[in-house]
Amino acid sequence: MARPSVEAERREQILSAACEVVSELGFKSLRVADVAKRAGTSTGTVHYYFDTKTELMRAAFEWNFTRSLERRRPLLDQQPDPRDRLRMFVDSYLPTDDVTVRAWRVWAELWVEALHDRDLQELNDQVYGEWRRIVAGVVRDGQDRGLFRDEDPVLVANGLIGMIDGLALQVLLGSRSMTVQRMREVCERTIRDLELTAV
Amino acid sequence: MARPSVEAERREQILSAACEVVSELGFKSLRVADVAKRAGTSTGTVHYYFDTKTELMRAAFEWNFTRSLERRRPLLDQQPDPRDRLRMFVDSYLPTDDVTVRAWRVWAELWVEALHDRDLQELNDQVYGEWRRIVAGVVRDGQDRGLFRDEDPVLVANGLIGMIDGLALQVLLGSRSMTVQRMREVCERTIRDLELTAV
Amino acid sequence: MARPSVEAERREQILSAACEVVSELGFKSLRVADVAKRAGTSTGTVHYYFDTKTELMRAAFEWNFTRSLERRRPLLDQQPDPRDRLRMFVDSYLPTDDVTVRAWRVWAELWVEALHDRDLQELNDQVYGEWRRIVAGVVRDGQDRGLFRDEDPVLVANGLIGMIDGLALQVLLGSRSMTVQRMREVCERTIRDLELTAV
Amino acid sequence: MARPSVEAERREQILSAACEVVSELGFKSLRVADVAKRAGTSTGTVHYYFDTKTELMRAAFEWNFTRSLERRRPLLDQQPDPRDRLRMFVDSYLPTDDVTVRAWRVWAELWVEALHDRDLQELNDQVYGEWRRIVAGVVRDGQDRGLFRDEDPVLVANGLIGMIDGLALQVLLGSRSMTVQRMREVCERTIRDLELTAV
DNA sequence: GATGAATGAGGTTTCATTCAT
DNA sequence: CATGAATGAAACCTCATTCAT
Repeated sequence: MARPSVEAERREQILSAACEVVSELGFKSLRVADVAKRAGTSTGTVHYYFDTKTELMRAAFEWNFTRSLERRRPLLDQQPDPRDRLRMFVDSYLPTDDVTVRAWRVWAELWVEALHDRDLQELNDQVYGEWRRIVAGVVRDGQDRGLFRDEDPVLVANGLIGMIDGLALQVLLGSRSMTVQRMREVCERTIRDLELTAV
Repeated sequence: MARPSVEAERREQILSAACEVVSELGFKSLRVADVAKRAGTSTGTVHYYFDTKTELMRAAFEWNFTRSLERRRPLLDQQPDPRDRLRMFVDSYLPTDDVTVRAWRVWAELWVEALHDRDLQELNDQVYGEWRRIVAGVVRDGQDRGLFRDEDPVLVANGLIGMIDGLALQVLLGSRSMTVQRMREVCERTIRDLELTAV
Repeated sequence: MARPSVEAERREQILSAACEVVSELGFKSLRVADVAKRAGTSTGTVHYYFDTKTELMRAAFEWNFTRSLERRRPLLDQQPDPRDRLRMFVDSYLPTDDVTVRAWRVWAELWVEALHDRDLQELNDQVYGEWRRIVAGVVRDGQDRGLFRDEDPVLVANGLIGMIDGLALQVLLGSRSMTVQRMREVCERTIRDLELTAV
Repeated sequence: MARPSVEAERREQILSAACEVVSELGFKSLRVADVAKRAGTSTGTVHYYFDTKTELMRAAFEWNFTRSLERRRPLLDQQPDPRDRLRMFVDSYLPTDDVTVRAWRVWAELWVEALHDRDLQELNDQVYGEWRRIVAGVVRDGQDRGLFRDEDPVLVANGLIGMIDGLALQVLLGSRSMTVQRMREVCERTIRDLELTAV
């Protein structure tokens, strides 16, 4: 008899394990056996849920993104002031805690894998669309309330998101010059730049 | 008779081939045999110059960076006005031509490989130090001449470089929303923001 | 309540499916899951009826033979003239219709599997004994009635059966030179050779 | 530096090993590792010469046929009398010695594999064409010299070859009723049938 | 009786690396 | 200096079989 909940749970177990392993070893070095061990099962079981390693990785990337967004959604809803909302959003992407670092590392692996994989490019594009829409929305909201400078919200969103990606990468790479603290400052400077200082 | 230049030439040939292959297939899929074929030699010869695949890749990454910088140095020296110099520099990183795209792709591969490799992190940090120094220098120069707003040049440089990296990545990924043209606009907006508009 | 007929039916279903799959994919490529799907059940059920794949195949081979013989028995009984009976018998082995082709293909798979399996050799030998007896019987009957030349009926039967096997194989292999039509001619020539032409 | 003879030798070594293993274990059970061990090398080396297992087997089947024909060619040339030539040819196919038995077993594996492989069907057809031509040629020669009955040589050849295949198969299967001795008798009867008994 | 999720042993194939020439 | 044949350690994936439900 089918126990759907069991199957769904097992699937998540494997995807979570896959993300952990990717984050630790990288896509290149990841072996299906590593994921299996981490998930507490066998390679056979992993292949029972995901036909190929490629399919497993695609699902893991998707799962990583979905979880990232789920974690942020409630945060955004709680901030009525667009300035707080923007800061909260940017702040949540600073690679401080383990969960965020792991998500970033998985994301970085996706980027490079996507350079040679049309399907992953599609996934990346969807996700960035979502993010751009969120950030641009916040900016527009702030402008409507007279809190942000009047600039093209899409350009601002693109610039901000790009900056976050690039800086996070350097932080992840353990750069001595680009620490989380520095990253926070750079982002803060950019946001402040956007704000209209009340006279 | 052994001519040292022959060895040096052959080395470059192999490194160039390695970068081409990395750019096309990615680090993960690159085989020593691919590099050998591209360089017009045999795997044996590749291993004659580079003991291991890891060593080969490290050298290739270094070579990729050196060439990148060499290509830009003369450009920078030709622009006396810091505003032009900054624009020129940023412009040269737009992934328009094949050479620049290839360099970016190799660079992206380095990032992700470095996530799990201390030595490559070191290399990355050196290179970013160099870039930060260049950009911050231009900013400082502009400020000294009263052309740029008075902000911490290091913060500005970090923000700009981060943004370029993040945007370039999206362009390389063939994002429908982030094209080279859009990237240029976002960068231009940021630079203009830095400039003091003469009264 | 358990109805024995249900079990028997299910068994036949599985055996029939096994023969179909063997005929299509070959013993080598046959998977228990294929048989299950074809029979409209699960691998679990297949294993409920047959402990191992080997056992399943043995049963399938046996079933294939039994059905072959059952299909022919009534035909033989209807022909009083030994000449007609022989022709009818040979004719029924020409791989024309789908059922006969399928039976032949399963048979061919058995041959090769039996090369490395004593038990299957035993099965093959029983079956050939049966056939030899039938053919030799017809020949003897024909000789008794003065219709066939006086030759050792066993030698004749062996020759004829061997020829049918070898030719059928070539037809099954889609040989351009050995078609069903050609096979029929060769067999006819051999049978005619056996007949005493009335003066 | 390339040593062509070494490569060719190694190739033959592997093909010979492959045929031995196929003959012993069957295509289905053959593992590349078995062939490697038999050839005294590693699986890596086998794959250096043959990209895939399929390719290896195709080459082995071809090699098996070529060798079979080479072994017979000189025998045929030595017999001026068509009757002797036909007997010699048929005799050489009796599965008596190890070499002949091995060749037959490999051949049988080809048949069944070819049932599901268009390329192997092609190979089978070529080979049978060759044999049919040889046998039909001998028959025609015998008829021209007034030694054989006047029947369609192609029909005769097809019948004879089919019979040899079918009988050999039974002998290979260790049939208690069809031994090499019986097979010889059946063939002899058929040949004698073809001869015109001098008055 | 029937199911199908889970297992893990085993096979093919890849590929960095070595070394005799 | 250069080659490329040979190696063998891994890795992915398959699939017969089991067993809890």
